[in-house]
Amino acid sequence: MKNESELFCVGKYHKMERFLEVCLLLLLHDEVGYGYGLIEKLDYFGFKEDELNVSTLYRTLRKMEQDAWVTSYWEEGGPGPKRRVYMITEDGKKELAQWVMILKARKARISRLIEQYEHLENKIESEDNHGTIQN
Amino acid sequence: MKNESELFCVGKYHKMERFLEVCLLLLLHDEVGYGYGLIEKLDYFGFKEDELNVSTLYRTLRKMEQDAWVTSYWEEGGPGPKRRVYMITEDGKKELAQWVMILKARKARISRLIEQYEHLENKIESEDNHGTIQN
DNA sequence: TTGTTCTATGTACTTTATGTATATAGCTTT
DNA sequence: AAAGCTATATACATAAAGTACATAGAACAA
Repeated sequence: MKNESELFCVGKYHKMERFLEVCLLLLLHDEVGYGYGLIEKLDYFGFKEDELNVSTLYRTLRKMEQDAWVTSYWEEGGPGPKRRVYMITEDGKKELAQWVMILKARKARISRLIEQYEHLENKIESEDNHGTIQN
Repeated sequence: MKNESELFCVGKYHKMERFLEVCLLLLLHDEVGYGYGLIEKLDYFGFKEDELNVSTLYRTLRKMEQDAWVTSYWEEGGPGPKRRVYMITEDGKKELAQWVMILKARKARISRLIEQYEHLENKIESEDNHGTIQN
């Protein structure tokens, strides 16, 4: 059993990054998947070709396997070269649950910033119009 | 004039990070501020003492000055040691506006992920209950 | 008036996450 | 057999952030 500080999403520092990992965990929770195939599915979460490069994806999957959030096996016999197919583990499912909580907090912070910015925009607008006559 | 690829929030890769910079730009848009003083205000955006270390803040402010998003002057005569006071520039205001757009997109992506996760949770729940009798 | 603490700013080193480029290898197609 | 596609993987470089430490003057207390 990990100690408490490690439990909360390994790495202690909840950066905005690592969104890719969370998306992958979610996709693999639904069904097994392999590298190239996952790229297409990631499109749903806003990862366009220009944003996600293949190397990053493969590296991330291998790292996730090292962390035991996923496991893999080789799938042969299908069309084309054999594929390394990934499955989520129980640890991976727990990790995903933690990440979702973090993302909820993150979303709240972003919302607050946007809200403040829009408040500021309105203030500037009304200052600009102060003393002038509208057409 | 910067070229177009640079214009859209210098750095081309809109990582989830750099949230600190955006918060600082927003705070400085409202009124001038100095390092130590800004720390307290950052609390509003969820930066707790354990998350934000002083070094990071000062480094970030200096970097932002290099990028010409803010300018600074020394304020002497007040109580305690002199302070470097930062002001936002017109470039900084433009940068902030761009960042707010990026954060809106980011928020939408996070929302989508959370939504999918909750959908999955419900599915698992109903599978668990399938064929069993509720008390 | 000397030493300690607090405020305030800053630099140096390290780690982590990610971008970029390139390598390999087998299947497919011509 | 050569060229191209699918699929996976590694090596090197950069960027963002964490960690530790350095400086310096003001305030305060002994």
